[in-house]
Amino acid sequence: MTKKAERTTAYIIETVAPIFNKHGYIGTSMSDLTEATGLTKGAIYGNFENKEALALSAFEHNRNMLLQAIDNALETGNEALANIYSLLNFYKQYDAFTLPMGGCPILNVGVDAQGNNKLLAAAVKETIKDIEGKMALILENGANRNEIKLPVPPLQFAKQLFTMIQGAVAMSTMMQDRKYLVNTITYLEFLVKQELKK
Amino acid sequence: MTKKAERTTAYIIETVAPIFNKHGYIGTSMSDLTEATGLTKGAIYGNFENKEALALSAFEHNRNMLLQAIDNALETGNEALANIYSLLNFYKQYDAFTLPMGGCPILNVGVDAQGNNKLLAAAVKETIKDIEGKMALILENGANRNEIKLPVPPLQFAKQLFTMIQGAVAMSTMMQDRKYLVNTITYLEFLVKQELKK
DNA sequence: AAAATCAAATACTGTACGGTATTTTATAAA
DNA sequence: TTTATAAAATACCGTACAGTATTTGATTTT
Repeated sequence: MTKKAERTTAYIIETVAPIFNKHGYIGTSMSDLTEATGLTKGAIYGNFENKEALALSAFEHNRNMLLQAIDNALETGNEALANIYSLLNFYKQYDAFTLPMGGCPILNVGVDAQGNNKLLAAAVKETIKDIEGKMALILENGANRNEIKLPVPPLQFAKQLFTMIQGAVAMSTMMQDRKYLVNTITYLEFLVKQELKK
Repeated sequence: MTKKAERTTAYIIETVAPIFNKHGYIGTSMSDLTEATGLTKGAIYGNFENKEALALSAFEHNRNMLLQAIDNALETGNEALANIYSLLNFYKQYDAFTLPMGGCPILNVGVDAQGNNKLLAAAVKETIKDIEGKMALILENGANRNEIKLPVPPLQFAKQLFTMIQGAVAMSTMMQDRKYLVNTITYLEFLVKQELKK
């Protein structure tokens, strides 16, 4: 059985992650967290060095959930094009997926941390690189297997595709309107087909 | 000559706007603002009701500068397509344009305020609608003059184009890499041509 | 079950926060 | 140039902040 402290640590992270994600690093106070967890400051500071370390763990938690979902999407079929479509389909419901974690962790933390916390900003940067790499790998393999043609190097295609996806995420977030997500991703499906199909 | 208070109010807004934009509403403290302006809290609270009113004025200031630049871009030529290209060209240097104001006010305030301030979030929403409307108008007029063909209604086209532009803004901000801006906008130039040219 | 260890609660720092009432200083009108 | 008025500085609220030393309580281990 897992030790008590480990379970408490996990419980704190899970409870705290959506709060940090929604209100930002500075916008989240320790008393917000004691209230949400039902624990005291003593308990939290016993499991985390300081607020920054807790915020980083919280982001990493959300990031892991996102990366897992992206991995799942990108591994649905055998063909590269099908996997890219699967990813786009995942992003069509991205608002529902990110709802329990308080919004898109990349966008929220990426923008919030930019002016307030170097550590978190760097963590977001790495996460984006990670996702771009995963997408590029699928594309590269697909090209090697002659399933698709690539108009530009795989990483560049991945970056531009992810940029447009993230634009849809940003707009649907700011406008609180999922149509931005659905309409843009739908158009991206058409675009990807046009660009990649042999 | 303008009254003293008017000049002070304007000076405060100009000085404070980039700070709010960079560090967010909660991330900006009144002492940050007294330090930056060289004024005291008495001076600031004499010209603004409270922190929220000041933050709103600061956002409106940045928004006005942005809307003015967009208007300029969209009114360069006589043809709709040329004006859209002009807008895309403006966004290619958007990082330099937004540097003195502490980053993109739409993205920064839009994401920051989402979880922290309803008033600011609503102001961003209106600004986006405003920009989309301006773009849609250019497109509609161009279509009416038979300069371009529109695959979808003008407002829908505008929304999707702005979504992709804003994606480039978000990614270049988070990655601190203007290549996202340049590469994506360059691709959008090609896309727009393909979609709109008769 | 007793002793030793670990986890969490309590109570408390000092500081920084947004905001305000009052005083001082600068500006403009007479 | 005196007088009225407007603007900014000062000094001060009460509260909330992140963080900590200590005490209490709960688990393990022997």
